[in-house]
Amino acid sequence: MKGEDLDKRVKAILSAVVHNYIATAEPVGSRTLSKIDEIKLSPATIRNVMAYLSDLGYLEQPHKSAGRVPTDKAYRFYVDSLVVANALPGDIKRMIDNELGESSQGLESLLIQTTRLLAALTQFTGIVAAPRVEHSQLKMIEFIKMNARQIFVVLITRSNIVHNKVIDVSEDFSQEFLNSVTSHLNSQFSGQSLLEIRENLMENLAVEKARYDQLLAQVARLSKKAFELPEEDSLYVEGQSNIVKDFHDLDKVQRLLKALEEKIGIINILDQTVLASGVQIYIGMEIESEELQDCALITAQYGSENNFLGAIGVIGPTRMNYPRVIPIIDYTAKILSQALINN
Amino acid sequence: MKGEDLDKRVKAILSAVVHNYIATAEPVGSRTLSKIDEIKLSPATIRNVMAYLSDLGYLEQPHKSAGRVPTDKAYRFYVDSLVVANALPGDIKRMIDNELGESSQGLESLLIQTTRLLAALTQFTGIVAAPRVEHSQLKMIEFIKMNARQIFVVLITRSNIVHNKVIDVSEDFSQEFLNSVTSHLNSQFSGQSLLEIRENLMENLAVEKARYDQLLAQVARLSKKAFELPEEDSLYVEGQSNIVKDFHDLDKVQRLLKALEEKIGIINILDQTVLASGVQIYIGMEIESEELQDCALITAQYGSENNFLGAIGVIGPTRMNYPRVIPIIDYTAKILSQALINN
DNA sequence: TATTAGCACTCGGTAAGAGTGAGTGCTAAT
DNA sequence: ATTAGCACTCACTCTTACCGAGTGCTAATA
Repeated sequence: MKGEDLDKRVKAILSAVVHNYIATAEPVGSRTLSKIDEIKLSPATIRNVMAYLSDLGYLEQPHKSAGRVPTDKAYRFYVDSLVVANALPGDIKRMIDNELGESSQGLESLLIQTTRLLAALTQFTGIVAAPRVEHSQLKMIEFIKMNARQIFVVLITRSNIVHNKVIDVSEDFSQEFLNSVTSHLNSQFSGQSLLEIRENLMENLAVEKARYDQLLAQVARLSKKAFELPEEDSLYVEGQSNIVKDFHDLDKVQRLLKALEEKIGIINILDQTVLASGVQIYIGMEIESEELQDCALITAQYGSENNFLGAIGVIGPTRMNYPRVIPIIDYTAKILSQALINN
Repeated sequence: MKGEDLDKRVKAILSAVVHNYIATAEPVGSRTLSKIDEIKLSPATIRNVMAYLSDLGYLEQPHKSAGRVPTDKAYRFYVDSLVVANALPGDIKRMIDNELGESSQGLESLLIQTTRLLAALTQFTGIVAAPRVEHSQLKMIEFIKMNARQIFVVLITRSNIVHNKVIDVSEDFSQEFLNSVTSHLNSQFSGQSLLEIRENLMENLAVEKARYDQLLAQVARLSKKAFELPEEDSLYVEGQSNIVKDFHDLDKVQRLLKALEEKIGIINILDQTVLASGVQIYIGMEIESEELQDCALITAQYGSENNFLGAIGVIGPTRMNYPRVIPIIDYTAKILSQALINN
């Protein structure tokens, strides 16, 4: 973040290089630029400017006698200087509305559909991080007895997100008894975040360990298990096949696919996004991941104003069409948020 | 299935070609084969045999002056003539036991883990079809009221598979009322397959349409919705990045990734597998899918003896190491089945 | 009669060399 | 400050030549 103050003319040329490279994927030469109407300079002059930009680290040459290619720094400049993103075309808007607006489907299929939609609209790889549950507030919890050893737990949050899982127990509780436990838990913890609840339970468990009788100890353990959430936040990924179109190197393709399979690296980045507001853009080295070099990540949070749940985004090559993609992410996140609220 | 009766020597050579090609991925020439100990023939003789096998459609030449490459037909012969699959090495057995045996996790994460395991062990792409729910028998159903407009439905089958979803209702039912409905449904339908239940409900709905009063009509609709299952069976896919290692053609890689994304084609094949017993092998053109040519699919069903739930498998190139992969699929399916029963 | 040695032929793959053209940096003229 | 001119670079493409693994066929052989 040096923030060099570039001359207006220099900026224009830099932007033109980036713009051209995004469009053609070919190194941009001085001759090509001089033909652009806005730039009324000879190739020689442009060459001087380009040499200057190369010195500052905005441009690179694949080899000595080739045109210039933008560096991550150049893309960063380009993106930052995009005053307004393109307006989203009406038909794309309508597609998003239709896909996500209509039926009240379950959370999971809604998120999968969103991921697919992002991939289809941008022609890059779509990613969606499922809501992080630990900060959401409990609305109600319910136990359903499956058999003598297993209990099905349903957990509904304020934002109507449902989580469920099966827990194992050593005691054979009756459904009536379970009901009394849940009504107790509901009255005690409703409104608190799951994280808080877990901490409270842990405290109780520690403090009152000795005091409780056998049964109550069991109940405490049961409750604790019920609020133990899997830390593996889930990530939906769709449209991996699009990677092949943008990276012609088999090795690169494999590394990218692998990174997408591992998920954890990407989840970490998206976790940042959930806390930031609006559309976030990560370019090349800004993504702290060996494998995701040459990639850009455009993300946005979803949820309601005061309660952000997760993040959506796309991964593509750094030379993606930012003005086209940004509004798609932006709008999709908005509509997804709405769909979740209405849900 | 002509089932030509090949001479013993011819069979030996055919097997040797396939074996060699699987190992090296290079077209196999007569000289190479003559060096193999078991075959005590000169290159010239082998050439005659190979010409014969080419006529019968077992071998192909990439170009006139190259060695021979097995066709799908040759792989089919090779696989059929594998009397015993390799015994599964103890350490791999243990890996599978450890991964799937241990903790009682939820169904979904168990299946995902299985898919990953298959991909990791075989180094191909792992696929797992989730249990098909419509034929499984109901153990119990439960309604949980989320709010005035939504009800959370939990459906537990005999095999302890849990399905759940949110349904929308226009009436604001009380939880007590919902409880009475579920106890009615449970007593009436417990033990029947979900498909049967749905049909019964539809009949009732049609026949007694006029008779019921307003509230009962509502209940009927509610029940019907509860048993309306999403027909989109889910398919887990992991290890797509392995595709890149086996197919060096970018175009091919993209088509394969696309096919894996679409899922439906693969689900259809796995559906067949669920009904067949033991390990199934589909080679090249035997898979009715344009994109999956040059691929082989090795699958096995999982579930209990009389109640098969779904199928697992791997997708790789036709020139995969069948003797190594087959026992992995076989054993993994067994352990997964056990894990589900113990569950 | 089945097998093999010998031989001409095929053809993909690699390497070397030449020519092309888009592009550069530098210098001197405008 | 800008630009025209010029020598230079270097990836790419095309051509040519050659190598070698492999084939099919024929005639000799066990």
